[in-house]
Amino acid sequence: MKQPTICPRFEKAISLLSQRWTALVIYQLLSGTQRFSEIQSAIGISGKVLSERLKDLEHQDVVKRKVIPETPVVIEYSLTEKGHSLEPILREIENWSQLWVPPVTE
Amino acid sequence: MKQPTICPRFEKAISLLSQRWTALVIYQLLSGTQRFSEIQSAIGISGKVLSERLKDLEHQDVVKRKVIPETPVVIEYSLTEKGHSLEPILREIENWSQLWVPPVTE
DNA sequence: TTAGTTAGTTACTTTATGTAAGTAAGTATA
DNA sequence: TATACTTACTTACATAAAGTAACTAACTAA
Repeated sequence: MKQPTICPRFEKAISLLSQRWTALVIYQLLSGTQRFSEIQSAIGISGKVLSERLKDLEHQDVVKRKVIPETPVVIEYSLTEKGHSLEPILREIENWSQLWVPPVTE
Repeated sequence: MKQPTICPRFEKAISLLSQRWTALVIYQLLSGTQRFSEIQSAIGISGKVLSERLKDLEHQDVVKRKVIPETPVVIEYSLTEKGHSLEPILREIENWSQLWVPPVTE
């Protein structure tokens, strides 16, 4: 069964944002350029999957990768213009979460 | 590695929305009450996963389920108030997709 | 020579999803 | 009476995605 009646551009956007970890990676980069290991420890993603996601996002022109040949090598990840354009969506989610997700009591 | 520094309520919201199919199911229900098979054919999801998602969403008070004892039985799914409160997020995504996702040429 | 750094990759396991067939409860048809 | 048809699922099995932990390249420092 494969006959969706939903707008394909919307679907594409959803398939980007609803891939596991992708939204969190972008959200994390909203606060500025970050390195591989920073993103990794901030959101608790495995190196394997983070590596995959960053490659995807680079290919989709959402994320920029910059190699700094220090020692040891440093790689900086940041958002492109397209990446930044996702901010309003993430802010809406942030806002919604404050209104509708019960605070965690631990 | 599990030491995220991201707001747990935001993370919860993301984990809801970035679960595969969930956003599409909610989006589909934004246009009104629908039956199992309508949702299924509109977004191209398998019966198995749709059934799982609708149960989850019911438990999270995002979706309402109403049994109509006709013959054969009809089950109507619709959004709760919490479900409707997600509309701005989905509209942002919709809007973004029109601006940033290239039109499909087929 | 051994240890330490960052940004990954590899092999293997567990979980999630897809596919297709089957089920319950009822009506209609032959 | 038996067979077929409906909706809304569930089940069994196969494939794809994600988690875990160990490993690598290239270089420095001890």
